[in-house]
Amino acid sequence: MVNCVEFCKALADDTRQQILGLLKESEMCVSDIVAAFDMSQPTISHHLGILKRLDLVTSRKEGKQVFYAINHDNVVECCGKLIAKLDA
Amino acid sequence: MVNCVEFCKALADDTRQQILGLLKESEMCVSDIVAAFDMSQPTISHHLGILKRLDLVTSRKEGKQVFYAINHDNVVECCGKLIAKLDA
DNA sequence: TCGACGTATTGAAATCTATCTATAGGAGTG
DNA sequence: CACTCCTATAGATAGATTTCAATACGTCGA
Repeated sequence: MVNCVEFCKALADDTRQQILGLLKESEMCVSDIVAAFDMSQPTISHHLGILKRLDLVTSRKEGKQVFYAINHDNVVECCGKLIAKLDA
Repeated sequence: MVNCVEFCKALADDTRQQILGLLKESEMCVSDIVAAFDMSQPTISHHLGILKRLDLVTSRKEGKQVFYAINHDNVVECCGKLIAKLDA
């Protein structure tokens, strides 16, 4: 149910694409994601927020940590909508 | 040969997605594209320039006019690369 | 060659985005 | 309860992006 433009905006940033690339492998908590980048924790949280608002990732709380995982179904659906829009 | 982030940046704008939507139907010259939007000619040229730099559209000059067409092959290839990157 | 037409480029203004530091909030531990 | 750890939010700043008006450039017809 995601707008194609919003989808592309969410992916129009190298850090966010890299985050999704990491989450493709396995779910990760925020501090582990932060450790993978040379960037502050709030910045990573900001990017995660953008991905989450579009349901490209899901999150689950476990104690003090928050684990993020890629939402494969929605990512694939969005890509499909994009192709349909551009290539039908 | 297009970077996935650059590809998404190019699509991260409603006007550019609409332009591609128009060109999906048939090639068009700049003034016809301009007529389809409530936007100045230089602005449309700017967006066409962005799409062209990424080879998402091709252009051909015919007299005074320049016709733009969608580059289906590259669009499809970029979408494929994106899916591969996000969903492999 | 001159003028009109179609398109591209330039320069400026407004808005948006990515990033940081500082800090708030919630969860566990002593 | 006090303290620490993990994550999110707020506020500020620098840089990027979108847009426009003005103008330059190339092409055609008179």
